[in-house]
Amino acid sequence: MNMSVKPQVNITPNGMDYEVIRKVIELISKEYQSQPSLEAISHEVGLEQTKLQKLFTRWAGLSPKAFLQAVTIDHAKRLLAEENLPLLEASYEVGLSGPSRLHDLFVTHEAMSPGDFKSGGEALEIKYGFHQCPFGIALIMATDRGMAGLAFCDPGEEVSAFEDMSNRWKRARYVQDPNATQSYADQIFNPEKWQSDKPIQLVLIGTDFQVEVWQALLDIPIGTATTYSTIADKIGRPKASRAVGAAVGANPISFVVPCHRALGKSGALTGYHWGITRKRAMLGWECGMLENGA
DNA sequence: CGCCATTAGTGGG
DNA sequence: CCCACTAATGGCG
Repeated sequence: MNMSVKPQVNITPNGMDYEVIRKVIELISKEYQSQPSLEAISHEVGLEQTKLQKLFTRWAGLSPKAFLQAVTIDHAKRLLAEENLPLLEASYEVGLSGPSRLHDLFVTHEAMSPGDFKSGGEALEIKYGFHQCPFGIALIMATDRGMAGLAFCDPGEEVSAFEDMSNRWKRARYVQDPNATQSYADQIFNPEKWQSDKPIQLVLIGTDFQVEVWQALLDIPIGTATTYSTIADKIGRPKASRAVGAAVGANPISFVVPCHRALGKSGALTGYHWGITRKRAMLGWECGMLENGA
């Protein structure tokens, strides 16, 4: 499909910070069972404890210690327990200033079925770029109608991440153009830039069923989670939880379409295309977004 | 009782 | 045929 891929990762001014944050988030998410101390972590990344403490808190919204808490099984179960509380929705519907849904990423979307996509005749042009972010390297793919894909990988895995993504839309023409995708990266991973008046435009390319599932994912507020079976209920196919799992797994715009907020009924994280560790990290990170909210 | 491992039923791709 | 599910079941502390 793609002959010569020459991945170029942008180096942002904060590149070094990103790298440290990424390492710490990954370390805690991976080793949370052994409760690593701040001392151990700072030794691992070669940064003085107090500096690390400050840097991490600035980026993740909560201290390393709190992050460690947020990443446990108990926390995941608590997210599910909260899903039944009717708290938020009612007030949104009527436009009241209810409990804040500050710090959520706003998106608008349109759907495109694989059929539409094909019948367009000429191949769709997809621009892509690699960008550093707290969860590793983000591969962003966009058409002129909006963002179509977001994948993650670790340094050195850029090519296989690109292949994974580009295999989903084989007929598209791919052009590496980090400048075109940079603004998405800036907005997505910087919560202070999440504003309802500047939503991110998404193009959902999938079957009807998949698009329905992805839309349901978009309804899950940040800092909360739901189960595959709850989503199945919601889209009117109560026995299709397994199929829902497959559709969630096929979500091409990870993180922005928050597939990491879908858990097994037991609270187990069950799976993530880009690694369970990353899923756990995202849930922990989102917990931090709520801290400085309201 | 709680915590696995196994199994059968399941709907969509 | 494959699967990022789940409820039911049985074994084992």
